[in-house]
Amino acid sequence: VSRDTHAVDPDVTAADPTLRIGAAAERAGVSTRTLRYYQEVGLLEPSGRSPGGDRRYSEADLERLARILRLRDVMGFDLDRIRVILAADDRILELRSEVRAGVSQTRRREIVHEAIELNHHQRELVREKLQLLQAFNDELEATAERYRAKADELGVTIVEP
Amino acid sequence: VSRDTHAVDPDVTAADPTLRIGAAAERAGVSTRTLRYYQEVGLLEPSGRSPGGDRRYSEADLERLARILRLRDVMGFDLDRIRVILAADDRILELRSEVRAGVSQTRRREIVHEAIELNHHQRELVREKLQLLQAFNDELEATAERYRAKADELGVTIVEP
DNA sequence: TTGCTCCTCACGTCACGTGAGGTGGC
DNA sequence: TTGCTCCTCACGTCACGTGAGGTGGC
Repeated sequence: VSRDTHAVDPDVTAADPTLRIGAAAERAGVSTRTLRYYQEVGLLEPSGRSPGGDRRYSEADLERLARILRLRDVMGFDLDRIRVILAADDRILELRSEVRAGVSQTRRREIVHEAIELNHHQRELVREKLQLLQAFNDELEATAERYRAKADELGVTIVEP
Repeated sequence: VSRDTHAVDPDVTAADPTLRIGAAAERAGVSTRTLRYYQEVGLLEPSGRSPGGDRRYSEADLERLARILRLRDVMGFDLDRIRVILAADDRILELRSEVRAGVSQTRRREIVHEAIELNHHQRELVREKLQLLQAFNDELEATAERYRAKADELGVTIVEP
């Protein structure tokens, strides 16, 4: 396998705004292994390769990656569920380009309707998660309150901000 | 290995309020394998065994399990981090029993102080997670708002409750 | 030549899932 | 005997981590 000619700048040349895997991984805060794995399982295909065979990640790729990581870390979804959600995202992009290409008023209404449904479904999932976290937080707050009362009773100066 | 005598009731007898692994797992919504694994890695030791060798889970065990599962599912912690938090919990219980056994006013103040610190640390972690989720939710809400505007523009009847 | 980043295997790990084969009382 | 739940191995899986061995341009 012949290699890349990263001539001027090691990461980005004036002609090529894409990132190599190392820079992309660093920007996203993951390992290069994670990026290769996401490609292996078909979650995130780098939009190109350099002549030398190096993966090239575009800004759009990085946005998709950020979305994957939020779904993974914040929502705690496994990659199969994330794949489903990304499919919905892709569907939205598809509808958007359909609209841009020019389409009937009726069709536009249908499209907006579908987009609203997809968005609504995702918000439901986030809302459920938020409620669980809120409940957990409330529990801890209640415990904190009990401690504060105890501290007050004992005349302890409360150090907490 | 000789086996258990689950004489009257398959799960709970009048004399023994503990649960066998199957019932405990069902109540907690996990598999029996998960319970055996948590024992294997030292996260949750069943408080007893029946003469036949069956694991016996008490109410206290189930509470500890529920705590583990919330830390796992809501906070997304791995078992090593959960182990650390449980150690703090155990420390609180220790302090509490120390107080119950009777202890000086000065010592009680120290104990309340330590308990407040442990609780504060846990609330910090939850607060971080909550902020991430809130940001994610806000993003989805903003998208929803854009869709609503589009729908309004197109004269689509909004179906969302 | 040395240092750097990239490449493709490929084995290791964590948190379990999933049988395999066997036991003990209704 | 059949059905049920339990037991202990033990191999499989998901989402990567971590070298192993090699390439290509400063």
